[in-house]
Amino acid sequence: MDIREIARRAKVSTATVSRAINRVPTVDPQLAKRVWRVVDELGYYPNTQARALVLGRTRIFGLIVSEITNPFFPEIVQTFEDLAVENNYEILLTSTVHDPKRMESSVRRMIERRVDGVAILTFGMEESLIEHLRDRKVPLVFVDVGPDVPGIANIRINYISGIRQAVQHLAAMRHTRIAFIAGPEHLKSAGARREAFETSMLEIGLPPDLVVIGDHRMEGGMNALLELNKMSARPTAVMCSNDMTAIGVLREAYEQNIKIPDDLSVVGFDDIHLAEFTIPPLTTVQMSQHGLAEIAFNALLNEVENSTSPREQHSYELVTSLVLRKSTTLARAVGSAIIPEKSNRTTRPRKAAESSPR
Amino acid sequence: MDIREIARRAKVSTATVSRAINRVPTVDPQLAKRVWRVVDELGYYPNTQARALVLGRTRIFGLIVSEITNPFFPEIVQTFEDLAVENNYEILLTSTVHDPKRMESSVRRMIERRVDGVAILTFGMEESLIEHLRDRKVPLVFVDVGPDVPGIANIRINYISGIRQAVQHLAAMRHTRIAFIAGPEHLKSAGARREAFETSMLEIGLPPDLVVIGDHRMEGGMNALLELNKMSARPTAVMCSNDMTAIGVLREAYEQNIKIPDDLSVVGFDDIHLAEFTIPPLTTVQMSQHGLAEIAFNALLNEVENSTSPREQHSYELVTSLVLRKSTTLARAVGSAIIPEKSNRTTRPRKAAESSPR
DNA sequence: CTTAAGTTGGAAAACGTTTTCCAAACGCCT
DNA sequence: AGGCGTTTGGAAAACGTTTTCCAACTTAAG
Repeated sequence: MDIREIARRAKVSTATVSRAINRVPTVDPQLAKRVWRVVDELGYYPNTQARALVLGRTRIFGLIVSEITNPFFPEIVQTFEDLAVENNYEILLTSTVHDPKRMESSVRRMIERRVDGVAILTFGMEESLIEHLRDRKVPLVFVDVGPDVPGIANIRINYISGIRQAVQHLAAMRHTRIAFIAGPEHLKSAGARREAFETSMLEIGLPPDLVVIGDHRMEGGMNALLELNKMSARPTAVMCSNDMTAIGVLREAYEQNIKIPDDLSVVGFDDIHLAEFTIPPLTTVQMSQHGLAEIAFNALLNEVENSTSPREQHSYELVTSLVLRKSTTLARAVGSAIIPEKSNRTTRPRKAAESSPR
Repeated sequence: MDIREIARRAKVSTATVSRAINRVPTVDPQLAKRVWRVVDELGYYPNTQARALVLGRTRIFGLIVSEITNPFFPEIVQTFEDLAVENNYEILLTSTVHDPKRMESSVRRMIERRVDGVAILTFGMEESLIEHLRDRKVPLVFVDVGPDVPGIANIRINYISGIRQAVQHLAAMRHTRIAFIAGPEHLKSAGARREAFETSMLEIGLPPDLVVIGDHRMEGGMNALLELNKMSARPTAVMCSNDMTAIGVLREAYEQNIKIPDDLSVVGFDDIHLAEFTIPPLTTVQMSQHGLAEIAFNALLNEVENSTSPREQHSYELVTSLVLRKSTTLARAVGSAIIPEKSNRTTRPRKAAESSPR
């Protein structure tokens, strides 16, 4: 069913139909009504491909995430979706699963489909791939740590604000041996979190030396706690680079019969929805997924709609802050740190996958 | 950058370029190589809109889910994505969040973008909306309980297989007061689970009378346990309509200081990835999300690619089965069912949202 | 050497829109 | 009534592909 079909039935030209549909004000109200009647009657929907072809705009935004199964992302996707519906856009979602091949194909797909802009929420993407997008003048927005080229919108996360709060909170509870379970090493965002932890610790005169590497997954959290447990001077509190890691810690603590928070205080990072429902409820640093998605979408939208204007702001900042729940408490008297009683374990933790999230 | 630009530079016609790119065998290898060189040099990507316009196929599949933030779905989306990449398709993802308006807009968007097929994983969709899709001959696949019209692929879930196993497992553990926390009432899939529970109970001669309504969310699970707790004859075991509900139960049990599994055995449904990491690890009925997505995608693909063939199979079945973890154990001696000791509670559970998941 | 068959590449139409001209129709002033 | 600006609607070009013809060339057979 064509626009021509509509034109024929309404006894006008296709130009008029197009104008009526797009609500151009100069068209005679009588005629417009006639057109709309036919449109509704036949259930006609304009072909967006044809429209995109002539307009040079697809009304599609690309969204590249690193791993849709990481509970951090669905919230973002949902908000992005909401905004898309509101503004008549579609989303082209790709998930890189940390695979260079998938990153490449993601970018290729974005270009092939001629998206109007791309939000990139994955890291370790080859510089050359990004160059590909830039060559084509596709508006880009990076979350967290994109390349620092002018002309690319960048949403910076203020990690220090929330992490400092967390560390101070722990210190106020008289913890002195505070460990950190980092994310995968190649991941810039994980690096930034770790740095924020280190500076926060130094600020209050504590040595940030208890650091083990996780993978931003539950599996990594489990293994990390095992490692922490082997240390001679065991920590009385542990900060995790993200909530999934913290959930892993909680889980392994249960196996080891380590009581949280009495034997060990734990704090997470991200404040995913789930964090409210862990056992015990997780004290964590909040980084609003909703806010993040909103900023990203609007940055893109702004770039597309008023690309004439001298693109004022190209750097946004999202602050983080501590939310207190029940996984932290006062440090015990010195010496009585982690004392496993009996083990709950019946199964070994799974080996962490080699590639690693966000 | 055009196909014409390529043609010019390679000193051939656009037809030849098109043929070279699409690997039509009749084109002279020499020429093809020449064309490819230019293509690679300029980084040319065909415009998919234009292609779709002439081909009448977009290579886009629609995927309508009810709520992307429900951990059940991301796994499905990921698998769908994987298959899409493999087959050179894109996914148009929409999330209805149980809102009729969003369902309508989902369908509209699918039609506007001229997707080649739609997988529907949401319920309570107006018959008329589906009719809309059918009118346009868009291949459809329903998961679980679609309308029973011939010509629409339907993936049926065999709930009884897994749920019967679960009930029998519980009974073997000497539980006799087994409760069920159902999903939202308007939801067909939830109804089917409940029915499966009831028949399984009757089969072994137990009355399926301890049923309370949840909402397939953690909040609903928490509230449901509260309700169960008020009963005079408290259950010693509870089955949940999905894992999120079970997680809520675990969480509320923690508040109430009810020991799982000693005071109460709980089993979930879905076997989301998280189920392995709850405290204690959740015994649950598995329904392979991977398998589900795979069947759905292939059904669509099959319909599109060989729509000539007399569409052999239009009904698929996915079986479910029990996976044992640590949230169930032997029933205690009669009379000592749930005995709250002291309460952990500091915060009230949030009021469940009024609309309800999956 | 001529002709028939087979290969290969090009010109142009088609896909379904939007938009730029243009021309017709209309109202208004003198 | 004639001229003039202003609405209003139509014809046609353009967007970037694929594909159908068809013509030109190559090869092989007679």
